[in-house]
Amino acid sequence: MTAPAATPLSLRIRAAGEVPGDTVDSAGNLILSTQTVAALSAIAVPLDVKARTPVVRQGDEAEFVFLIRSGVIKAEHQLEDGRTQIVAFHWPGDLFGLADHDLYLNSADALTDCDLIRFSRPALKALFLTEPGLQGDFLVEAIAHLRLSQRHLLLVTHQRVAKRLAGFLIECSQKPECYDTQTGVLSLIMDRTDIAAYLNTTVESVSRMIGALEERKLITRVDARHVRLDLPGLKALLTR
Amino acid sequence: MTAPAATPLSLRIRAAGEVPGDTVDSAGNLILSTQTVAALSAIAVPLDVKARTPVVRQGDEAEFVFLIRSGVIKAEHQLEDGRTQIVAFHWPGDLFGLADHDLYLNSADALTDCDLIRFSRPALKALFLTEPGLQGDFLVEAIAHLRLSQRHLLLVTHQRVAKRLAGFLIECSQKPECYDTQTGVLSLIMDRTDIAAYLNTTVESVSRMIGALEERKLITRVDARHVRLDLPGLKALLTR
DNA sequence: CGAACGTTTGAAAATCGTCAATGTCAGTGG
DNA sequence: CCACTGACATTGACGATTTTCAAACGTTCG
Repeated sequence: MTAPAATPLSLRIRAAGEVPGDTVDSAGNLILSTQTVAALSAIAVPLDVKARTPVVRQGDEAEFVFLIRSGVIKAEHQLEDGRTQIVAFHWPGDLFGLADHDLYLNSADALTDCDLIRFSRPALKALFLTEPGLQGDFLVEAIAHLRLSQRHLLLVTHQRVAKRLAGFLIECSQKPECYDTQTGVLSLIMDRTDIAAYLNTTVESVSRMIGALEERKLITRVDARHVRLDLPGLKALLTR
Repeated sequence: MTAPAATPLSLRIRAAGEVPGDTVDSAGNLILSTQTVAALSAIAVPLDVKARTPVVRQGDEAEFVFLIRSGVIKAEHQLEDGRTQIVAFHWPGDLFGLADHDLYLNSADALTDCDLIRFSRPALKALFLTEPGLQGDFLVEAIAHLRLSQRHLLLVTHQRVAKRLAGFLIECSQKPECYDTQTGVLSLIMDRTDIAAYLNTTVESVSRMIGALEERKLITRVDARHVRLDLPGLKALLTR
């Protein structure tokens, strides 16, 4: 679960979604020049957080940007009306810490033990002046996030909870961290409440829908946190 | 059919949302250096489109990025299952033309007559090499769009259509292009179908909800496309 | 063991989508 | 000038999915 880190700091910035050829490696990570990595490393501070602990609070002064080396982070936004919407799950290689007016826009909590790296925003800004190439990398990242965000929107706007859930399971199955391609078993890192908050529904509906999908033989429950997926079946459900 | 262009090209790039002081002017537009504007102008091509005409099609090769000088654009995404979700309305100063794998991710249609400027993507990329500052401006823009996108998500995930509609009206009231602060009258430039597609509901529900809001005296219909808003009341509804 | 938490299940109410019909308005052509 | 047409908007009735409220069930952990 922890990064091997052959070099003192291996910075894997995942370009969520896909980008044209020459900016990412085979694993979908940005290719950073040696000097860029060196410059970034100089201002990088490793930070380990345990599962179920907050990393940043919505509304706090945004001092840092975070990069995930291992673990999963949930980003949630509290509305004025008391609702809490999960805006994204962040995976290894993701950057997080979106800010507006120098305040964090969302709260971020560790779902699992996490191995993070944090960069001071001012220091990053300064780096941009001396390392122009770095800006481009962050631009690619920002646009990738934009696509991800849109994908989440499209997921959440499916009218039937069944479709939203199917889409969510498919999404998770694309994360090597929690899907075993061999057995077809998906490990759910988050609890029902989090799934509900991400899919914009209720715990009860999530629970019922899991049951419904199981009856339709699209998934098989191993236990509450482990399900075997019929990916083709789920994808068919989604496009129907 | 051609741009009026008082100056050869006045490039207003709106930093959607808000950004810290020194990168935007009082109107919320990015401050571009003279040489940046000159460089951009060199590759800028004015383009005028009439209301209700397509600008780009989802899936087409993404050759350009567009900047809106005047008019309103709707960006919509066709799902495999036939659903069409409006992903954003773009206003003057906005950039649009999000791409993935060099293909447009969404279709864009002009809602009103539009005065656009288009930049060739390869030319832009080339510019980034010679004008490092420009990349930063686009980074700011991308992040601003990210915030906007999240706001749309939060809007759409309100459970009650009433709340979504209220949020939408408030959002529109922040566009000087369609809200008259003096009279409090909002001009809806999009039809009910588009509003429904943006709010993830149906034409009928939108229509009914407008009626419901009117009964609750939160809005007054002048005609189908013009409503007087009780902004405080609408905001109260949203946070309840 | 018991408490706390997460998950599941049940039953009832409510919102919303669907289908269908009607209404309104602008533009067209006789 | 008026009927006609088509696009858009509204209204009604119905059914269905989903939320809500409650309670039971299982696990984990002190």
